[in-house]
Amino acid sequence: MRYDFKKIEPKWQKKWEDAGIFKAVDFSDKPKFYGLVEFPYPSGAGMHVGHIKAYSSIEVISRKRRMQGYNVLFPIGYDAFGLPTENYAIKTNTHPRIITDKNIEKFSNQMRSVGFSFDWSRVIDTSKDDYYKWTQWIFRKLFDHGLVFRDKTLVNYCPSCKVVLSNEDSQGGKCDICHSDVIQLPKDVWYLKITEYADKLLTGLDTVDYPENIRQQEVNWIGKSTGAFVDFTINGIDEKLEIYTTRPDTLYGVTFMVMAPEHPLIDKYADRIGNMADIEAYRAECAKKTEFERTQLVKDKTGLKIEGLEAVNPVNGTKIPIFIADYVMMGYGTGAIMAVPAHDQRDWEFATKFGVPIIEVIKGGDISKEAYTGDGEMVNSGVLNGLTNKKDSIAKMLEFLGEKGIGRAGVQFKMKDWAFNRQRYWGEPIPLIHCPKCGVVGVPYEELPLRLPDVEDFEPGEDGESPLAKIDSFVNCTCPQCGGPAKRETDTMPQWAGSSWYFLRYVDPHNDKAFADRKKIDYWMPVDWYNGGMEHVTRHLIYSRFWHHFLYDIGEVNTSEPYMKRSAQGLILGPDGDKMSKSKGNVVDPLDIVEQYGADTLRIYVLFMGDYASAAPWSDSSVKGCRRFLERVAGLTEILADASPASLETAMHKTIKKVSEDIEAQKFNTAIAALMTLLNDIYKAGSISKDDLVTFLKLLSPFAPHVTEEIYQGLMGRADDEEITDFLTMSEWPSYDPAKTVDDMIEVGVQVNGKFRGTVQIAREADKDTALATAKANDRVASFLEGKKLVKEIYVPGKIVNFVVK
RNA sequence: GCCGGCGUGUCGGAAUGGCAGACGAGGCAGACUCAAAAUCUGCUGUCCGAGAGGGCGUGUGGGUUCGAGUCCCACCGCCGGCACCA
Repeated sequence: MRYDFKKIEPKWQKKWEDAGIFKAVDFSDKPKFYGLVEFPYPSGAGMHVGHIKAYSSIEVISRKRRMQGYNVLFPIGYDAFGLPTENYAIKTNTHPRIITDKNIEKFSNQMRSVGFSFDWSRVIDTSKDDYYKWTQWIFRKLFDHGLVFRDKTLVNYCPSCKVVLSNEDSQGGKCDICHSDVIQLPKDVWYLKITEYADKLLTGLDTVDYPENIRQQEVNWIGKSTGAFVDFTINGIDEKLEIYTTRPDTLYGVTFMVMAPEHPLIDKYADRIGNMADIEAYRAECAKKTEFERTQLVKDKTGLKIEGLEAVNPVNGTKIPIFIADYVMMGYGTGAIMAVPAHDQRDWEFATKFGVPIIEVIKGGDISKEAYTGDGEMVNSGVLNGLTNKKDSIAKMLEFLGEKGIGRAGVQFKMKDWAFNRQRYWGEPIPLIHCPKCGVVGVPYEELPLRLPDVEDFEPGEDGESPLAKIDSFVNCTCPQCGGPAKRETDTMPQWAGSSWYFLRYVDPHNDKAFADRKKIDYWMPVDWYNGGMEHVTRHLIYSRFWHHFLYDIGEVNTSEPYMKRSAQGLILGPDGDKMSKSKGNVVDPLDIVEQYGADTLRIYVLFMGDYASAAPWSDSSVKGCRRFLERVAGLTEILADASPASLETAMHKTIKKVSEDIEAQKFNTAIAALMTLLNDIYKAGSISKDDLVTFLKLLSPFAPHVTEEIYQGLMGRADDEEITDFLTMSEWPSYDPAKTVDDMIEVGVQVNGKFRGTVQIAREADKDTALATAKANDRVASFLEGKKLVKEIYVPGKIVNFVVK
């Protein structure tokens, strides 16, 4: 058969779509499979080869599942709100709606041309009001349940994008969108209380099938620590200074305390502080630093002693100095610490620099050189003296603190609440109203969606105001509670809002009564397998798990965890081994590959290029190799025979087993390699039967659906204009006979003293004596045994013979 | 510093404790061709050897085992995440 991919790929794409074979059927009796990929942000650049790799895994699984008789939901949509579109809108003075629609059309055509088997009847667009109505609805539910609050604190702010960013959006001190340095500003911000779900997000990880690196990354991000809160007092004032510590057992070693520069007690007692001017100067110095700079200056500790305030250690009444220093953060724990220089390196450095005493409470190190953080016998520690392990001494101290009422066990999380408003136009309006009488009131549910109004000018204000603030007709409203004049919130939701629940909408995308019908949720959810990028592990993945846990708690969904299994594709690097980027000029456009080699070649290549989860550089010549493979597959029709040579039987069964298993384990590269090996075997054997060829095509079909369908329909003698009802794409997945995956005669390696000396052919069921005798009869083996004393003979059936000689 | 992952030919990468380097790419040689491309065939870890054959080989050093790329211990290096987190 001639392999004319330009003709056959669009042909089958159209026939499959016309036949509607990829439509998921609600409530079908078949077992369900919900396969999910991260829907794209429709950027102007179009699809990236990374998208192809990310989607190809679940694409192959979904196609295999259909062939295995599953009712498959494999949907796609567009995560369409976001800054890049808005910035482009400002630059070109075009409405973001127009840009978004154009980009979506481009993505849609591109994804279709690759032949992905999405259910196109369920496409969603997060920027359409029939979708964001429900994003706002969930937000209102969060608000009703006290998980939305407003707070004026130091926030991450990107001066270039002019928006407040969440912690997740400013990892490494860089803006997620434009990569400029993030600064800290005090601002009034809406927060979602994700910290209230920290523990559930952590323990939920034990109930799902995530790869270890993803699990660990989430665990690190949540950052749970267990320890204790202890109340110190301030000498002469009736004031508690609460600290958090993971080592309450070292309380007797506390020789000073440190407060974060922003700690409120400093202002409260400003009149008692002797060196307030110096302190103000130090605070101003700290405020100038970005969070990034502040956490980089690990070596040289800075700080200042607070004159006039003195703390009292509650366990022994010792009076100790209080410092302020920027190595203590206001955002973690209580913003103040007890310093134990003998057993904490940071405190040790600080104490050494500022001449504070260092008291050893755990024996075992040399505290004149550095802090000792290991285990050892407790000394100078009152009730703890003599204890030798950390666990016991912490337990004992907690008991002691409890009795005295000066401390209690507690936990802390690194994860912070989710700063949720953006001072931008192209996002979901936040459905809240500021009423001078009633305070903050939610927009009534029946008034949702709160539509994004048209504006002339998308440019955000210099004063950090959303473009929406300029539209009086939007801003001015009546309070739903008291009916008086009120003002709408003018900020919008962040990029991550729409994607935090989109997988639920696919289940029932056209519902205008609910975000999704509960029966359909019960039928389809949870997602069985979700593939996406590592970059979303501490962003989208954690946000969407949070929303889903919340929806579960209020009874809206059937499970607390949305995704049963998660996997992640490795990056495709440029041919030079660097990350693909426009500036380096090493970007490969997937559509160029479709144009030049065909979609089937592209699909095979992205899965064959290496281990699915690892990064691998693009190689044009390897792409050609995949194309050659498909050409050779098409050539099989030239060597058809009535029956396959007998030598192929085992090879066929082995390959069915290997491909079936490898797909499940995401070892797509070895699955394809097995098909290549079988192809080589077929050509070596010289001919193949029609039935065996169909089996081969079925195995290859999830990877290269177009060429296999074309060959199959040709074998069936179908004409181009004929209506097809038995697509190979929907045919039954081949099964294998385990007994036939092994040859009758097997080749067994023979070792002498663990070194390979030859191989022998023996029957698969041969017993040990036969195997050993056959091995000894081998000339080369015999030459190594000659004149030696046989000490031990080993036969591992079907694997190996080993003679140990002296 | 802590957590996770990984070190295998020229390259991408294969190997439930059992013939290291499957499969693909690249390279070399040959066939076809006026020629090139395409295609097909063979070879392709390394050292010694004319050859048969043999030695050495999976980051380094030890160990367990009849047998280790794979398991254990120590170290070195790379990648990713977290990070003055108390």
